[in-house]
Amino acid sequence: MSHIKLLKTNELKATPQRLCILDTLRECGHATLEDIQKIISAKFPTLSLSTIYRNLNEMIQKDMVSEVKFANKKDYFEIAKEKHVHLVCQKCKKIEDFEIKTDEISRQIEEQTGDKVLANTISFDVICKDCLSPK
Amino acid sequence: MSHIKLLKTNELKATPQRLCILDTLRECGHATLEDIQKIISAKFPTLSLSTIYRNLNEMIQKDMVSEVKFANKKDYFEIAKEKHVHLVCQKCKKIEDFEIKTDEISRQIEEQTGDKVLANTISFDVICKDCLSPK
DNA sequence: CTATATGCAAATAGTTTGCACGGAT
DNA sequence: ATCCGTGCAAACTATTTGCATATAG
Repeated sequence: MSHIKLLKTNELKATPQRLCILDTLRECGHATLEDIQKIISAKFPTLSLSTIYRNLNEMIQKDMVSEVKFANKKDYFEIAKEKHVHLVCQKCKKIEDFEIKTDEISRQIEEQTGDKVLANTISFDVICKDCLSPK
Repeated sequence: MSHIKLLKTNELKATPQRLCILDTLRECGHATLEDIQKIISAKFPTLSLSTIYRNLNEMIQKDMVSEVKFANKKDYFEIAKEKHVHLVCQKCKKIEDFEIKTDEISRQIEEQTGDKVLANTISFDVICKDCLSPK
């Protein structure tokens, strides 16, 4: 879906600021606030920090954007998408997405605890292929 | 291991402040900074906030304490222990630990990506048994 | 006794809010 | 014309640091 449509669908006006924020997230895949601020201030110098904060928060409320937290790292933002886990390279710090089935684990938890599982948040620390065998 | 021994092992002096912080974490299982501050200021009113920050950071560095982050929640601290996942009740907000085998998933990731998996961080949003069927 | 830890205050960083202006419908 | 969004400044919250004093080993 285009970013304009995405905004309209969520009853938000398609302002240049919002489009710029979404473009930046799309481009980065995963971006910290600092990343976003740096990239945006190059493309759009007048876009203020409070606008970034306000819009990220709004988009998170509306589930257009997800906030992802990692131990020992700043928080990251990403455009909301299919459920996936994060693979975080401990060497180059790159974050990849990975699709995985978690039904079996959820079933196991429900069976052993009596709880009802609703969702999950999963990340793996890895050394990525490229860092394992540099060209 | 006693907290005194734990501190000695990590080359930290066993001050009353540090013991108080560890006792609080032990007692709570999982505690936010706010929890810690509140509980501690009752038991040990002169223990300063900067001491809490300094010591938590030190203990995290030394892997005595882990910082756990959840979406839409404050950060939690816990005494480092065996690998486990967190089950977070979305109703009563309680956090339980759960032991789980993740080798199979790690193997699957390594096979499909070529990455080397080192560790993982996993949490499940649940409705806990007690909230499902109140007595 | 000596090195480390603490408390306090100040500095710094991160985030939110109020308000007047500007642009879109 | 009205409403919503933005930028700016100020407020507020969170975290770290410098330094003099206290204390564990």
